[in-house]
Amino acid sequence: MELNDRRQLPLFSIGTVQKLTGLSARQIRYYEEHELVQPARTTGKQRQFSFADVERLMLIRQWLDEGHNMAGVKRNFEEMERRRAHPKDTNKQDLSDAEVYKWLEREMLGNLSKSESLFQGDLSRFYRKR
DNA sequence: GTTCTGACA
DNA sequence: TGTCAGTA
Repeated sequence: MELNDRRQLPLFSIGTVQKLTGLSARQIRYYEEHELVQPARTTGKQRQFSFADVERLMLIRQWLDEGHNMAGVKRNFEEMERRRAHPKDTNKQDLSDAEVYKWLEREMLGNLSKSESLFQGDLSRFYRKR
């Protein structure tokens, strides 16, 4: 199995995703309604998010923090899709990963205000803003 | 205890 | 978006 395939594996419950993204369960479900993420479901109808889903949610979190609204977030994803379809038009191979790394870098360099930092002390204890 | 859907402010 | 209800 390849790395990109593993990124699609349904692994996390909504509770875990809340901690990883800092988003509330209400928001996560809301974004799913808008088809920004499409987590798998267990036979009991419980959502199962993949790394790919978590990454998309992190992007949504970032764009929202930057002041974008739902419409803006959707446009950003559409733009990502357009670029993915036309590799010739850009030097960047995968904007998705680039955005994720940008977010992680900003987090690691401590450029987020204390109240919005994803981490609280150590990596085992995430907490959410909003 | 956790998650789900629907609904109200 | 938070929160409450009634379930699974």
